[in-house]
Amino acid sequence: MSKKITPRIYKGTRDFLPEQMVKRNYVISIIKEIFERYGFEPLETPTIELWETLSGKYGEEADRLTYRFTDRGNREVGLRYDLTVPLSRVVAMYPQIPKPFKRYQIQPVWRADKPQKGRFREFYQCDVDIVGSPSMLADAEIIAIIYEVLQSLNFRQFTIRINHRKILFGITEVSGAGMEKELEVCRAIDKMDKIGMEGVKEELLKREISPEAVQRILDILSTSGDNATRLQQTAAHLQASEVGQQGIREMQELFEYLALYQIPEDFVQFDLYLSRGLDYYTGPIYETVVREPRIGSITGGGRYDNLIGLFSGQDFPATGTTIGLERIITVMEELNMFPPHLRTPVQVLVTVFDPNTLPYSIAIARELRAAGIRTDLYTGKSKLRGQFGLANDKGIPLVVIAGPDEQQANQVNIKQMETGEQITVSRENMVQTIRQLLPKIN
RNA sequence: GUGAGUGUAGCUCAGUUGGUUAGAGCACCAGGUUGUGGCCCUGGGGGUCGGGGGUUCAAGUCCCCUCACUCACCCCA
Repeated sequence: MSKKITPRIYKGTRDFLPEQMVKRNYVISIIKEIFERYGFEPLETPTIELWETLSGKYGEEADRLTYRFTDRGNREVGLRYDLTVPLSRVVAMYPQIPKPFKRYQIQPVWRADKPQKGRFREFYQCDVDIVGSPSMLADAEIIAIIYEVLQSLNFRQFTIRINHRKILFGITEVSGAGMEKELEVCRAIDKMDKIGMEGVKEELLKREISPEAVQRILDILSTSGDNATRLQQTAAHLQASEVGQQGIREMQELFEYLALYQIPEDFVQFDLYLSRGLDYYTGPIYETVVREPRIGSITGGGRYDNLIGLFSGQDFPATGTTIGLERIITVMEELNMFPPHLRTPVQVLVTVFDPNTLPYSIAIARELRAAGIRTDLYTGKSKLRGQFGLANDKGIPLVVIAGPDEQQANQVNIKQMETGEQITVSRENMVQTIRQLLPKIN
């Protein structure tokens, strides 16, 4: 043997051991089922994209965080930073795809970020997008799906914050801050929940926006009441902005749809302080936050009507969201939201008593597998004691003992690991008995 | 990219003003138990004290450098 190297893993990446994979798969299966139930179709795209596909789509900050290198033929390539840009490329490359195109995509993305709590360099995103519909109905579908996914995962305390890029644009416009300052204005007011109204004021002044404009912005931001009321208050301030008014009309339409979807208002909030960093958003933007634990947003998205045009020469209206799998899992772990016993897919361990009874054990395992029961046949060297230990460590709920006595009588002994109860049944009744036991355990 | 903190067994950590052979719990392995896991008892394996240099009769402990990790900022899922 050569000298061993210390096993290490690249910063910000993780191995998912079986027990974690079982939990991840549980979450993914629920998300996927809902995506399909809402009429979305699956898509996957390559890990590596040409650099020209990725660059300049997200904004300066994101460009810096995109993994970039050259291949052996000196071609400039990169790892995908999100799933939205690859989708846009696909839509432009395959014009025959019928529109509106509703696709979902669950794949890892890479960001050359410094990792911290709930933040990784390689992580999964679950995206749903609708391409080819300019209607607020499409945005409503997206928000409805966010609501349904989180409800199904047993989230009960969350807020889907909704704002509109055109309204933010309008605020900058009527404030007199100067349109070149728009991004800075957004960035400052985005910090509201962190630094408060006074902090936002300071931020704005620091960015060389005139005190009069700052005051006007702060006036517009201070709204109160339910979503419709606050939307009206905002509308009153934006009379002078054509774009701002358009944003208001779209938001009103969106909230009308959300009412028809019967999404309770406690979960959806018109929030002027939401801005979102990516450059490509053009219409409604949304993200979901949870109060506990403090982890940032667990979903994020919005409308991007001009992005696909960068690839196709023809604009396609599009909207969609990312559901942040990693953060959802982090929250579910911290709040203990996973069902108990979610440890292994294996339902039954068939023990092997000794070489003489091995054929009997194999026959039993084959029979269980044929019946669709997830069955592990012990392949190690340990005696019964060790085999029970294995079932215990893995959390396998049932153990089938097929020793000489059982073989003699053409029976098996079934042990429920949690209670320790054991019963002997004939081979004909084995599958049926196990089928009855399993639901009680899981 | 900016700032702060932490590095001792696989994991969580203890280790006195610097003082002999560096400990505990959990985990792991074996036995107690040749047809039964968890609980219990006994035993065992496992450490370049992150790495390098310095001070000292003596360094896990003090100093310097370096690396790694963690947290926060920025930004984001």
